[in-house]
Amino acid sequence: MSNAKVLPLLEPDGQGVTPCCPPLTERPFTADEAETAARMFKALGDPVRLRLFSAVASHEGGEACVCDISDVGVSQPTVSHHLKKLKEAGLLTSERRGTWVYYRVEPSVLAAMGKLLTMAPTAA
Amino acid sequence: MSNAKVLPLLEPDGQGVTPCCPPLTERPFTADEAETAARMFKALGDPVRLRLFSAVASHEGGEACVCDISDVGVSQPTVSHHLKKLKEAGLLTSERRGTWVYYRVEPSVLAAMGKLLTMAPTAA
DNA sequence: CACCTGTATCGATAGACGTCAACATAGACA
DNA sequence: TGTCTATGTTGACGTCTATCGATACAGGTG
Repeated sequence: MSNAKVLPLLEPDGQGVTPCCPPLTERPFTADEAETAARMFKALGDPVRLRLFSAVASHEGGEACVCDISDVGVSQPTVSHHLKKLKEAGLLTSERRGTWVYYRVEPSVLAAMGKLLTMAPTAA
Repeated sequence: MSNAKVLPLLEPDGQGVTPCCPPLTERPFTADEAETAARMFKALGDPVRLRLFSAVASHEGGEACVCDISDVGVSQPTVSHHLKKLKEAGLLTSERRGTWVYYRVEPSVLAAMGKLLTMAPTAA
């Protein structure tokens, strides 16, 4: 339940985060960069996880209780399993507050992923 | 080798394309939206595919011959397999020119994926 | 035509993954 | 303490997938 090691794809640098990789269009990814970035994409590559992630991301305050988002057509253990995967991928963090566990999306992670898909500024 | 049915995630609309889904943060994805968008993320969720895609995307003109990008540490059949997957996901198109086959990235697809990861414009 | 190079397909195999039922754990409350 | 609800973990099962060697196909060149 701890968030000790999260955001494996971004390194905090004081006033923001440094993305793991350049835009996909800037230069060919190295093996390491690809390994790192692929983890993120892979985490979002399952429909159930994508729905869970979207549910959290679009929820008020960028966070949601599991009970608020678990209506995605699979069993409760499966929901828990997918939330764990999203957490391991650095896309979500979690925190227990009393009876409920809240998952939160890190906006900077979203932004970094968006930049990955940006066209390189080639004299636009 | 035909590109008859490509870009399953975007619908051409004359002067551009209409993305399949709203930004992840706008509202919870429906099951159908998640199914569609997850296919894209899944395609990029493999390190080898990500390297191939990045190699094509960053290559001059947004296109590259297989021979230019196949040095990613796996066998030739595996490269071919992954390129096919990327094509099926609508991320690449291919065209044979003489002896060689060229793969090309559709810029609009990249842009659409980027928008998926955009923060909803909440009175920014 | 025969031959060579570049790319795709086939068939097999090992490992990863999504899913569930059963069980475990954490906190609230009586 | 016991019980109830919310969530996580375990173990098993079937399916998907990444990978390879062998082979097929396409196009150029002689």
